[in-house]
Amino acid sequence: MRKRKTPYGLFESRAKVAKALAHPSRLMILDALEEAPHCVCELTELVGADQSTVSKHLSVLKSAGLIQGRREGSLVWYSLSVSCLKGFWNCIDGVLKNDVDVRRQALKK
Amino acid sequence: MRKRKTPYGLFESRAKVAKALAHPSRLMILDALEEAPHCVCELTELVGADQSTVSKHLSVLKSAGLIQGRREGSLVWYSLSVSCLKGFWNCIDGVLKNDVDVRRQALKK
DNA sequence: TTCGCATATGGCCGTATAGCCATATCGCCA
DNA sequence: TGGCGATATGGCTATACGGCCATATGCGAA
Repeated sequence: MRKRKTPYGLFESRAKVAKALAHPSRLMILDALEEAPHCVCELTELVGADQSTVSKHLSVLKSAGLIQGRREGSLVWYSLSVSCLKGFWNCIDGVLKNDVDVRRQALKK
Repeated sequence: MRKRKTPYGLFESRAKVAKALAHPSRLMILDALEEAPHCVCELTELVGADQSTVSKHLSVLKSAGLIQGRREGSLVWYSLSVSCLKGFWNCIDGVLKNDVDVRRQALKK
């Protein structure tokens, strides 16, 4: 096996981003932000959890570098910082769609 | 806020994929598999953890639909099932690079 | 079939995460 | 400045995850 060239630290950084993506509520938030910026109150209503919970989710997404917040009066408007999510999920969703078939094939062996 | 059209189940499926990506060792494994298929023994050496630990990591990746295993004799060769990871991380790594600057900007306000 | 290597699984423990409630902070406005 | 709505943070508990060891399973060779 060839010597690995990628430093371990990079995998840790990436893992942090992936962790931020690893929750349905946060993915729902990101999905909403694809459309337009939203304030915390809107996102709280969307997710349907406690406001403090949503605030923590946003904090996770922000510290992962995926979103940014901009205060305007008493509201904070969050928006996406990255453009690659949509394309990524398109690809992944395709894999998920094929998943049933793949498993069926795997069972045949 | 416009009514959400994406079903919650999809976010849960995506979250499962993201969870699978949310560990440096698993990312290291995926990175190695970009290059070529590898057997468990090779990946165990690469990761530097217990064989049982690596096997569990592989199981997580497999059930997320990201890799597939193919037994050949007593070895099992794992390979990627998806092609979108490389591009995704390219984009994300870019964000991570800018992260320092972004934070510096954020502090200025 | 029996042994031995490669891989998978079960069990256990320590740590991390999500959730809520309570409360602190921030900005506006009177 | 004091009060109020919006957002963030601290504290707590329950659950999930990662790690290892021990052990089970799969497969080829003798």
